[in-house]
Amino acid sequence: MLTPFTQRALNIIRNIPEGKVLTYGRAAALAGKPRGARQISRFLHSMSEKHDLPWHRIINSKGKISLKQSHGYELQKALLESEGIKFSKSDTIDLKLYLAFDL
DNA sequence: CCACTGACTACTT
DNA sequence: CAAGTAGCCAGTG
Repeated sequence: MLTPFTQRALNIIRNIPEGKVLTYGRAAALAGKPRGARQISRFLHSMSEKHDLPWHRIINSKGKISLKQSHGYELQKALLESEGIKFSKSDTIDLKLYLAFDL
């Protein structure tokens, strides 16, 4: 059984427009738990495939990918780039431009 | 129910 | 700016 928070978070993530991203913290906040960032990552980990979640659109508060180089980092980066998102020199995404639901 | 874990965040050095 | 620390909260055993 999932909490309402989890369900809202899932719904929000599923609604991220292409070419946009959301940080764990923002997604959690929109779902009603400003401190539930860690849960977001858990959901993606266990249900990304089943729920058709665009897990690659979720990044950390610094605008960077949290995965490790040999653990999906490059895959996520490639997926984001294919949606039109540009990375800076340090593989950083400009949240001002790409953060969803933040305007 | 208690303990542990984690794709986090904010604060402090 | 990088590294360390504490707080957070739901899922899992």
